[in-house]
Amino acid sequence: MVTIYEVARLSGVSTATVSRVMRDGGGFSVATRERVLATVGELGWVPSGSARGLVSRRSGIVGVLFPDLAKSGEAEEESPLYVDQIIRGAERAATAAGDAVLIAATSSASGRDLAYSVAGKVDGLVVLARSLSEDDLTSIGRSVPVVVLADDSARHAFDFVGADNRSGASSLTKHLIDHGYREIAFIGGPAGAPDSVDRFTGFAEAMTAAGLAVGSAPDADGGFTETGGERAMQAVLGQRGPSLRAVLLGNDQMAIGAMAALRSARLRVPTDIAITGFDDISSAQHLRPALTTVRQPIRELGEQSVRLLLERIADPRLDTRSVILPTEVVVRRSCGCRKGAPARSGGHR
Amino acid sequence: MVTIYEVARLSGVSTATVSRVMRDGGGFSVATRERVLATVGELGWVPSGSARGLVSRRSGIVGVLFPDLAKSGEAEEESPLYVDQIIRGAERAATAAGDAVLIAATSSASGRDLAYSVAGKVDGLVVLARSLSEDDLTSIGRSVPVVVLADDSARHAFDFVGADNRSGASSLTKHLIDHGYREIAFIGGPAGAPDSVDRFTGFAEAMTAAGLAVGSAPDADGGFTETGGERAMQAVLGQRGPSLRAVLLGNDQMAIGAMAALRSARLRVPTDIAITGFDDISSAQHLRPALTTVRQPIRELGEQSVRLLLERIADPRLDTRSVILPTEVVVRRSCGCRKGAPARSGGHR
DNA sequence: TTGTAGGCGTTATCAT
DNA sequence: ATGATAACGCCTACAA
Repeated sequence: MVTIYEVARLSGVSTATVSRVMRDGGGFSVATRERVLATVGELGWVPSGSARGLVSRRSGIVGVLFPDLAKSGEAEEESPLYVDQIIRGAERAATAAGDAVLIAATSSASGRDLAYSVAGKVDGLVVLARSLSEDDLTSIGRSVPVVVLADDSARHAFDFVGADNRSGASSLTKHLIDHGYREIAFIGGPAGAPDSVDRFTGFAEAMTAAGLAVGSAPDADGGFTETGGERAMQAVLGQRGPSLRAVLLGNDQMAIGAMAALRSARLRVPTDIAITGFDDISSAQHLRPALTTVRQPIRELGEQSVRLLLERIADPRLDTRSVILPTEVVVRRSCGCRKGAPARSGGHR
Repeated sequence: MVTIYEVARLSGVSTATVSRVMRDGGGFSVATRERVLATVGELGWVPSGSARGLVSRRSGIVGVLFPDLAKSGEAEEESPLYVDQIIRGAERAATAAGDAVLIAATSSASGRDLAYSVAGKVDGLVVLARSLSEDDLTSIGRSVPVVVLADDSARHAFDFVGADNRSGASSLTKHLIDHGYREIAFIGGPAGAPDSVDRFTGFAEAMTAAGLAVGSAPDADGGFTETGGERAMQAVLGQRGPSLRAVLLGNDQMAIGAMAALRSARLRVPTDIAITGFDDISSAQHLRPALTTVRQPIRELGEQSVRLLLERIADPRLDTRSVILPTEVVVRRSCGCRKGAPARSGGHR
């Protein structure tokens, strides 16, 4: 393996000079520069990130920790698109700042070790909801700057970034109520998911505000997956009977599953039952009927997280901050709106 | 910042012992272990990855370099889903081996520097097609193990992983010919994309084999994007006139755009014109008509790349290898098949 | 403009 | 079972 010493020797200069040239710090003649760069090229030398990181105390890497939601084996994944978008956003913000992004999925199995190993390699960590136990989160938070994404329970202790789920769900529910629907069900995601909780809260708020009855919990848990949504829809159909007029699904994937269940049950969307989702994944507009949903700026969630993180790394004594990004109801056909109707309700909040 | 020295001091042992405990290397009493682990917990100490990497000559990180295909500003991205899946696959394989994944998008602007910086931080690199110039690729390839993904032009010099684009496109074309279509057009991706080239080759092969005329290049370039596909479709409609019976699009996103263009032109799919895509993104099955396409195992592409990479890192003197993953035609409705027809043609090759 | 030398936080070797 | 101590490859005062 080639090192700075060899480059220095072959160029007839000291390692200090090589270092200066590489970092473009100035303090060397043009001729020297040429010579050094030439040997670097010949040797194909790349400075060791580890050595650099050791002396500079900065790896130039930010980490993103997300939950590994692929169940054992072949089963479908919970929300691939969501995490992917977060990662893309993070990558973008990091690159803009000259940093790289390290990603790691924490399954409960390997989770702990991996998380600590990652923590040692990065300058800071963006931690998605449900990727770490509370204990591990606080523990890791003591050794490296952490921004928590979408888990507002950790909001007091860390910088926090999230979408306005509550208000998005509430606006959407209001829209359905305006349609004249009274019997409305809510199918949530997995029990532990903060996103799901917030969306249900928004739903319940709007229902209560309209004087309609709501339970204290979602009608069913669809696990945020397509098949989960399908099963949950069937269950809810059984429970609530034929008076049911509309169903809010906690995300778009479950809505896709729900529409399949309805098709099997020979129920028409939206004529017999209106269906809505959450996220606005790209498939949503291609479904028939096209899916009414709530768009959340997932990519920006990732970007903001890294930005906050970078700022905290630069100045660890900052007050902890929370950033809540707005959501937006996207009206299509599955809620019962017709072609003539406005394509989209205004933003809110 | 807390270091191993402090942990050692507070535990009343030497740094060597702390190190042994952390790496679980044995050679310490249970009591010592307890004591060290306790202080580690109190201090919230995490060993420095840089220091470890420096001495072990292994960062425990593999890098993935992909092209930044977001055009300047707001424009749509070329193939987000493809890259995302690759990354997921890479993450999975790396985690299985106890490594982490570093990702970086190389835009032509920041590209060079970023790539070299990344190369210094990782044990090896998976490089997607079109993320690096040929020169940079060879240069970087000299300082760190490289696996090239989907760019078969670099196949002789590096380990290579790709999908069998040619054969997938050829099978699909054959299927269209079996439908009885004679006038078939091909809309490709951006000029530089190896995937696009290979798919066109497969198309041309099948056409020629059936005694049908083909040009030496795709009928149009849709840039792999939805709007690009829409525009290209309009153009081809103008060029080829009303006798055109089928169009192969180089990927699913362009096919979505093409279907929009056809709708505007009051042409019915597949009655007036049959449409096919490539990739089998999740939207494909939700389109109306559902899209006939070719599935390529994108996730596995990422997994295989990392696996090959890790093997090469373990033994740099291995012969260079190529892995070609099979593709599979997925028959739905947009090609003209009816409900009764078999849902899927057999795999091939 | 250039060189010398100490130190960054770990691990590994060699003693004890 | 445990401790000194010398690397690891680079950067950065400090000198010259």
